[in-house]
Amino acid sequence: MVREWKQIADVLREDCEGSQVELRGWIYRTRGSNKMLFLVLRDSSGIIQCVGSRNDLGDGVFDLARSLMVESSVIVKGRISPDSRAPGGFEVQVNGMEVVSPAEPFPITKDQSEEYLRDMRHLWIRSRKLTSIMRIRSTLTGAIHDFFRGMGFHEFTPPIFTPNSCEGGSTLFEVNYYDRKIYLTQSWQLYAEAAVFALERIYDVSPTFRAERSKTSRHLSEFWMAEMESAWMTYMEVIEIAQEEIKFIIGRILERNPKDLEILDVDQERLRSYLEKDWSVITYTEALDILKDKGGMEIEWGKDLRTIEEDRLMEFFDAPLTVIQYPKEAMAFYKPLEGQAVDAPGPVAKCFDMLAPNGYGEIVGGSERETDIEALMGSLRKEGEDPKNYEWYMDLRRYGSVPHSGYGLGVERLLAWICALDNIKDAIPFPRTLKRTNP
RNA sequence: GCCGCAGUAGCUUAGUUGGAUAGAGCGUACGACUGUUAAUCGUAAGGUCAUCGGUUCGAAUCCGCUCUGCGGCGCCA
Repeated sequence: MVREWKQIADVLREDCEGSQVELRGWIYRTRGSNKMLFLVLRDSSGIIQCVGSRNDLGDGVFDLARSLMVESSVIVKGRISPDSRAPGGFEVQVNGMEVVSPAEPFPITKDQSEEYLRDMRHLWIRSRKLTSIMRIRSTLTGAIHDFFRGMGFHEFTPPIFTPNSCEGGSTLFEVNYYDRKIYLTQSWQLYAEAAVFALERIYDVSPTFRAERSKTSRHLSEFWMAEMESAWMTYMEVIEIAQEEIKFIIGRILERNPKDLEILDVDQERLRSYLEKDWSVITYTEALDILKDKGGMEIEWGKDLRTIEEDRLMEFFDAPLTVIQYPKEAMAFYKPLEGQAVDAPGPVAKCFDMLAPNGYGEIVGGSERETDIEALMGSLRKEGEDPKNYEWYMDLRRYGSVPHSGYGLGVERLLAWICALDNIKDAIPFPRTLKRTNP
């Protein structure tokens, strides 16, 4: 099917000069006088100024066009002409206009508060900022699929309703499931470990729900995780994949979304610099040393790193940093003991977190998975869980288990970091948080 | 779970040692204007100062409850 109209981005070009075009979109701005009218038209590809005079259009069309509210949908016909006074360098000399649907006064105007914009999210989503973010988000998730498929991984989709927890029961959303209790998934982990003995190398990009009572600019109740799990891989091998994956994503966004990055005022050179650097990997124990020697913070060995400590640590690194071998005690039950660690005063796990620079926090968390059934049972009991609830998971260790590792990447955290967003809530179209479920 | 902040026209807000008819900008309506850049100029409409209760001769202003939202910690991606 050939469309008879064009996208705005396709006519903002020298070779369109003088050509008669039809554009379809929404009124973005209106300005003008009694005889001269300037309408800025918006479509998904960009904006362009449309100019019309009363003389050329006639009273009927001119007055109709002049009465239009912002966000009215219109079909504009006209000739493309270069003009230094037009934003973007080109404008449309209008010679015909059809109103598809007039808009009521648009509630979002010049000054808006964060809160109001979130209430009006269904309309604010049309803004240049959010449109650019959503386009980059689309590139980002597409890049994840391309990256893993290119390496021979299979997409595996886990269930969203789950009977078990995995990251601790207190953060589960409970759902009434035919008068029984069931939960929204916190992680694909347990199911991925089942699938890995069939497909060996798998990945997914899927929604995750956590009822953490966190009210920060880095948390969502509903967010998307891009996870991978692979048989026969160690956690150190998986770290390299995580680094390559994120570099692949950044490269793809730089290649496909330069205009969107510009609209968001993102420093593209800074992004590009991440591609050339080697990203550091240090142990938890080394991290404590750095914090003590350079950061002036003394942390007792065995405590998990807190936000303030992670932020301080990242002041000494200019690319994502991977911290490995956290104390076993503080880790989830499925993360196994690292027997090879040399510098640690206590038992550590075969696990890692990747921290983003500039205070964006943990963007990846992963580990090797415990294969010893007795160790698993023990860790579960220690966390106060009943191993009976994990019977099928234990089966995975009874029938030909092999070493395997994986990680989860927070899609919104990564997007917020790449786009330098103030708040993670802008990294997802309709954020769900402790206090907000609307729109 | 702990700590903190905010709520005044559709939007952004001014206004607290308690004493106005609650003031403005944007938006909207009407009018002027043939090159505007979220144009400019004029006129107008638009408010039970989040709710409930208390103190007071008098409350947007002081106190308390509630509601709504926001941020920080902890936890996590």
